[in-house]
Amino acid sequence: MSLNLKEKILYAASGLFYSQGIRATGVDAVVKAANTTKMSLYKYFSSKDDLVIAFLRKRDEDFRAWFVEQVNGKADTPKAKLLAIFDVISEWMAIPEFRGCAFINAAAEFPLEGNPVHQVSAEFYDQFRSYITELSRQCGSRSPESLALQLSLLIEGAIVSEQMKRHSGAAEQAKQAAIILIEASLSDIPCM
Amino acid sequence: MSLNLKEKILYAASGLFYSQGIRATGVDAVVKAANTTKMSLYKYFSSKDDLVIAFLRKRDEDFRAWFVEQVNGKADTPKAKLLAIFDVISEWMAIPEFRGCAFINAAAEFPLEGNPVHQVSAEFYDQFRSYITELSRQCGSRSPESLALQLSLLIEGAIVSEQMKRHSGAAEQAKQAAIILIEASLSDIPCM
DNA sequence: GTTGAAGTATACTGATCGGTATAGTCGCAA
DNA sequence: TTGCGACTATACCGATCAGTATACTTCAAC
Repeated sequence: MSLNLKEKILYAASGLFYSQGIRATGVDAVVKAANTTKMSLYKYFSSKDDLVIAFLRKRDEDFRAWFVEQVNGKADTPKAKLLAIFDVISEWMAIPEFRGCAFINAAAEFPLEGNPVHQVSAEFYDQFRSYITELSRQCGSRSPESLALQLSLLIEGAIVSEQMKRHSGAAEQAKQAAIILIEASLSDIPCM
Repeated sequence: MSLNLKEKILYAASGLFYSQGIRATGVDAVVKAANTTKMSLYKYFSSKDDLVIAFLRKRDEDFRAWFVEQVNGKADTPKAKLLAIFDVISEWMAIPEFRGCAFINAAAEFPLEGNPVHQVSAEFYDQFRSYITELSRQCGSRSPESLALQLSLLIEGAIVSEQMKRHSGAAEQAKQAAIILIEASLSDIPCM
């Protein structure tokens, strides 16, 4: 817990950016939350944009590590891991601080595709999808890319749905759908 | 096309709010785009918040009407309509002005559930889901609510995915997944 | 021909935005 | 003891934010 000042600022910024939104959070609010001054903030981050990018990169790193660890702790086989993903998502959604996906939110706040914030957000989902694709491949899907994209649509949809309205059972339904899609993708003959 | 001043302001605001984001769009920019003055804007809208709510309500009304019309133009039976939804979404995503779902974006910009903007956005998806539920019921789904929720997760996921990265085939995969989920929900014995 | 409503033009308010300048405090190392 | 880098304190900058006050034009109804 011994954070240096730069980490303390980033930690404070992360909390505010995620819970209130990026544009809604002023530099002064970050400074106050980190118990420091603007001068120090601008010593470590050249601009607010720079701080935002740092927030997203760290969130990317932390979230993916946490997520994979959670999944691995719940399941051993690739197929079980694919399903465990939905349990992890479900538990994540249940925490009161849940405010949707930081990357989806950031992309919504900075809609232009060329924007650096938008790009960093897009990278997260690229890597997240790669993770699911690899699991799909390992468990013998006929088309790992298709299955992975389909499952990631369910996940993103569930996150957004839960963000719009809490406790609507999105994660559970996403898992039920995932079970069907996984089985369909594993059998040689499509189930329809 | 003969818009009165209030409609002109709302039209200009809608374009800017959707393409650039709500917080990123100042009142002055709306005024300039509508070729009017602040005084007139504040005659018809008591505050920027009021204008934002009006934007979302009109978008709700217009989009749902347009969407249902598009679906009805593509299919006759309830089952065909469920699938046509994904074609409409796909075509919508292809237009260059596409910037994701205005309601998802608004909810991301105003993350607190109690916020009026957030609430209006949530209402849209409630009604959208009701529409899908009704179609699911009409085509004999064993559990219309479940199927509708699952399909809406695919739709929301596809929209978000396309917003993050254009032309990644999200809509097509969503439709493929939908076909499987619909068949599974129509058969008496789950296909797994 | 007058009145009144609709809309324009423009200057303004106070607050907040991101970012900077200057001076001072603090602890540690040579 | 001196010097130095990390950090603080505070006041400031110009720009922009949402919102208002005042005066003016335009035009149609009576």
